[in-house]
Amino acid sequence: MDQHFYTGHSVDVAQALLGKLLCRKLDGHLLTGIITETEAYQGESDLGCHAKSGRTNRTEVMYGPPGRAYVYFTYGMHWMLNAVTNPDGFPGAVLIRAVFPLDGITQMQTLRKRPDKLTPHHPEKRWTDGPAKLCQAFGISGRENGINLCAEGVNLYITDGGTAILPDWVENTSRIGLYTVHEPWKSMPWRWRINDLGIENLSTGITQYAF
DNA sequence: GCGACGATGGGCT
DNA sequence: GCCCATCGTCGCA
Repeated sequence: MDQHFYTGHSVDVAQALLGKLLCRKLDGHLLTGIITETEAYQGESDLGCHAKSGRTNRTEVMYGPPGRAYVYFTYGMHWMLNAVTNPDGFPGAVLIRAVFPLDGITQMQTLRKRPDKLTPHHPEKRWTDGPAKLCQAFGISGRENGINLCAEGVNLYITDGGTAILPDWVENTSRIGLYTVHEPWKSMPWRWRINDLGIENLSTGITQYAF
């Protein structure tokens, strides 16, 4: 997607990202997954957003141009991937919370910290169904913070993979994990995810539309 | 300096 | 459902 795609309000970009294809070039392999869950974080007034603390070393990327990757570290061990939104100078981002794995699944298995624990117990779609899981599976860490998702030749980017998402498949809820955030931000319905019916349809691979 | 805590995940009860 | 690993960041001395 081009930079214009990311220039809007996080709430709009978060919904637009559902069904898009997260792509990663790693060691000569192409890893891809359909984005199935997102959350919007918008501005300094949003007390769930890291930008509530203003411009700091950590939040700097969120204040920069849209279409950059904001990758941060949390819980002492996990990385999270966001796409920066809004015009240059206004902070906001969309957290990529889950993808449906498509290509490079064996590489994803290797990249997960405990690949031995993944098979045959867990179906592949469970390997990338959390924000920290997908960063592991796609080899994303602090090195990717700030990279331009829209630039030519980058090894991390998002495309329109041609996957159609029906309105019936989209669930809208409040954001996850904001335990100590005050209202109304704690309950702001800024999370979107593709439900089980939608995932089932993605699994059949017949949701592709013609360009 | 220091303490609290986190946009989580995995294991166990 | 509960517990906790593990450390960067922030707020408040």
